Amino acid sequence: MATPSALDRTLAALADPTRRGVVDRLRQRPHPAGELAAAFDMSPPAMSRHLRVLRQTGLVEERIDAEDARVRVYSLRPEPFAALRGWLEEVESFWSGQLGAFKAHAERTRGPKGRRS
Amino acid sequence: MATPSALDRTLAALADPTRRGVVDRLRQRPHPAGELAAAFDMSPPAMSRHLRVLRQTGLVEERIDAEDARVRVYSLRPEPFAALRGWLEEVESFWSGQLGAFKAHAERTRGPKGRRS
DNA sequence: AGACTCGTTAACGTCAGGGTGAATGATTAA
DNA sequence: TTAATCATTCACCCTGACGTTAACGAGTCT
Repeated sequence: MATPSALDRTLAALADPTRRGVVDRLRQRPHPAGELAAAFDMSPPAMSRHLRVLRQTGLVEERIDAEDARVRVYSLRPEPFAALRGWLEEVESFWSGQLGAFKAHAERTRGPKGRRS
Repeated sequence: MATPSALDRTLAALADPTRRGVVDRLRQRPHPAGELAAAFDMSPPAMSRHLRVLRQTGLVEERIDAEDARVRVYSLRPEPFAALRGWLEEVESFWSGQLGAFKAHAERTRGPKGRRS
């Protein structure tokens, strides 16, 4: 794949436990980069790279702190999450919408012919 | 992290383009393993490992074909997708639910200095 | 029984991803 | 100006994930 889709990059970004932890933490409030590094017991360079990945997929954005221009404050951006949810709902339409899918689900929950362990 | 959360494993599974492609393909109908390997121009062992990852996260399930017991038919399972959507909606509540978050979004879309009315 | 097919596991090579410490750039404080 | 701080990029190591071929187990067919 020469250029992975935006969805691929979003999922790859969120697959890392540290980055997903950062997202969860940013749900509370925006955080400075250093604060995030400390919170995850990680060197500043390591966190900086994670933040770059999140930034490049548009999941977070960086802003310069108003009171101290050395500090970079990170916060969440909605667009990639919405795109991911769009794909997810498309996949889930496999069940909610279709008759054959419902039958497949019924078969699965009750066992195709004989039940297996 | 000793044991990554189910959500981490789901996201990691979906982050791979091949595996996400498999999921997209299974939306149409269940497929035998060999058919999937051929569809993605990949050796059977490689596809087998992808399917194992998807199986271990509960994203797909394997069944023995009724007419030929050598064939393993794979189909989608709803639970992990629902869990992922649950987390996603939680994250998205960052915007839809909160006052401070709304303010943050407003600031972001129209500039930090707030050149409003 | 023996030959053939489907799919898996085993063994191995390769490469990207994530970690560290050192160096750099920008800003603030003395 | 000089020193200290925040965060980045740079250079490097190292584990883990993905791909291959070969070998194996299970099932079908003649």
